[in-house]
Amino acid sequence: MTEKKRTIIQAASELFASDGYTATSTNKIAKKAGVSEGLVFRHFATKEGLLEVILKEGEQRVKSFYSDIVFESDPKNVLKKTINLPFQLSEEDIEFMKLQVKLAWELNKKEVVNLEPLRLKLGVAFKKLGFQNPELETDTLFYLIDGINAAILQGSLKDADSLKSFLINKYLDNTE
Amino acid sequence: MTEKKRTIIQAASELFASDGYTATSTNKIAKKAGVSEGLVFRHFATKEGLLEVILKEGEQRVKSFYSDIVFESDPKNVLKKTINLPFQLSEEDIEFMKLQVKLAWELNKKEVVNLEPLRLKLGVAFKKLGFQNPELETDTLFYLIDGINAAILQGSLKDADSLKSFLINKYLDNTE
Amino acid sequence: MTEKKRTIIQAASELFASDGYTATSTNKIAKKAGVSEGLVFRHFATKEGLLEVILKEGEQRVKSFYSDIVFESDPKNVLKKTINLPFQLSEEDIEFMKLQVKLAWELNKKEVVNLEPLRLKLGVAFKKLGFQNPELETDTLFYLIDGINAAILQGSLKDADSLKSFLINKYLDNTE
Amino acid sequence: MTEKKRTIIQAASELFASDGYTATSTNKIAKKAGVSEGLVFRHFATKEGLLEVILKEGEQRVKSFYSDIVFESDPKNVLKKTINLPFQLSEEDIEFMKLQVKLAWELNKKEVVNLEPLRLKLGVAFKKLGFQNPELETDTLFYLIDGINAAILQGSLKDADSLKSFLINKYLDNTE
DNA sequence: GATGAATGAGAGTTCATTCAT
DNA sequence: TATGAATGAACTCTCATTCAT
Repeated sequence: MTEKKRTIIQAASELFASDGYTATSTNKIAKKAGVSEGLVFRHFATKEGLLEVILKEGEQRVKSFYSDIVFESDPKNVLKKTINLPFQLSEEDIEFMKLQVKLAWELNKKEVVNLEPLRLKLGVAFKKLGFQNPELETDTLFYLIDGINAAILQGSLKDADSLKSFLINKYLDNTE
Repeated sequence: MTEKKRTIIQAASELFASDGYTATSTNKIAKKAGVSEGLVFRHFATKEGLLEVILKEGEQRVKSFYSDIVFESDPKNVLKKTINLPFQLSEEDIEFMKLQVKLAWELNKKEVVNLEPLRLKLGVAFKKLGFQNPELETDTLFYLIDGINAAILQGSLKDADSLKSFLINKYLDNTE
Repeated sequence: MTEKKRTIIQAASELFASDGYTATSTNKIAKKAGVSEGLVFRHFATKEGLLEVILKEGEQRVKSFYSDIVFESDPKNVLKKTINLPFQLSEEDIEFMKLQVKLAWELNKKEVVNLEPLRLKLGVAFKKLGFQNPELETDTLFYLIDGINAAILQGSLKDADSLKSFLINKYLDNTE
Repeated sequence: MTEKKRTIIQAASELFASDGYTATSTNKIAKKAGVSEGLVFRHFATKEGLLEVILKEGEQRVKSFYSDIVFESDPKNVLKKTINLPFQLSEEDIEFMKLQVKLAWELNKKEVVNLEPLRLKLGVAFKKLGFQNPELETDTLFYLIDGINAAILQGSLKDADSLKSFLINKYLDNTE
């Protein structure tokens, strides 16, 4: 991959994240990347082709967020790491996630990544820890984290640390 | 408001909900509404003007979803009604909410409606019911309901009833 | 049909005739017609749509060239009128035919108009006049006229009158 | 001339013949030839340069079609060979001629090759054979052959053999 | 000789918007 | 109120061509 190709992907990602896919013109992308507009099409054939490359790369990155949990064996740590998920995002991660979620809404895609493995893992963890209804606990935790995530991405979450401790306590304290 | 004006609003709402604001052309709106493109501008001046009317009307409607809770005095009912919120949405409500959330993401708006009154109400309820950390409980419930909402809007929530019962149990059982 | 729509058709016809379909840009057409480029697409949807309208109108006009012969009953007159065909073209007709032939070659179309009725008519005429092989005489006359036509369109035919008399003599003299 | 240069000429000829000069992009040519687009310009400087090479080579080849007749001394054979001209074209010849005619129409060129020598030859032959108006006979035969040629190139000539015999009879029978 | 990255101009087309009727 | 013709700017994409390697 040439340097300019990378620059285009970077510029497009930033613009898609801030303005959305449709509202971002290839002209704007090229200008931001400092290349000719033609080059965008030389490398990605269409604007949609560029989008797909970004989406594909994103999928990989999102997966890596979760992979640590899937290989965890201690059920308590599974819960802890899952709860930690939204709180440990770096500034750059947040920008990246914003892009993913924004595109998902714009393009009517449900989920960027198949979360079933993580779901199973959580189910097992809840069971091992003696929760009465592991499946519904899993769902609940998922939706909760999704909601927290959304708040973080929109910048409307304050006092993240308190919330994190609160949740870890809620889910783990009584089991220790 | 003339009949045609209503038709335009309706057509635009549906298109914005399915394709997004930017990706929907005034031409498509006019065709779907069965009116001339000129009429759209006669009534709303600009495409953005039309959007604002839709957004304003939406705000009213979203408020009505919550108003019932704000006037509830029994703390248990406050919790129960709050949890019920996402599960009682009709098909049409869902379509409407989808539009709201989709536009919020596309236009980088955090919240369509100021939820502070509801937040306060929930805080009081949690306190009355003896929860140790009412503020964080409120936040948590909010994020959870947000996450469930998102799942419902994206059509990825199955077995809603079990989840609802599970949550009502979780939040109310030990207090009864 | 609005006045501007006609102007566009006229401008496009002239440009297609001189430069060809592909080499003529919609921008050039609009400029020559003195209208905005957008209007071309408002009226004809695509450049190809504009072409089709021109082709369709052309078909009508070409038919009218031949219709006089089809309704002729005297076999000698049928021959005479057929031979006359290429020689009676006005300056404007020639421009028009040039467009038809040019587009036919560019677009790989064999014949703009179905000439079978004329073919039949000529066959009957040759038979009535005692020619030994009416079908092949018909074909031959057709190809000859086609060749003459091409020469006229390319401006390479000189002394048209002599050729016309010569041909009429050749085909009619010995039968009188 | 390197092998790749030949391939480019071949690919371009085929594409020009099927799609026309303007509608054929240098990108398509390079892809069909299996070479880089840059090489096209290394060898021919411009797209037009490539066209000229093809046209020049074509001229040579077209001349060769006629040269046999010009060196014929027997007037009957001159006529016979002239009539035979369009009927003896091989599949490949037809493809080649199609290119020539198509380009001639697209580029507004009248004749690819100077046919005056052939014209003179035919005039002499007609005179020797006692035709009353050799010049006009020559013109007529030329236009006829042109028309037949066009039909062959467009694939609309059927029963070529009958037509050929018919014409040879028409022009030579009464002289033997 | 040959490639492939890169460009700027221009292609066809869609857009939100205006205006006369 | 409502239409439909008309526009100019912007859109995605293709073009012939250049140049470093």
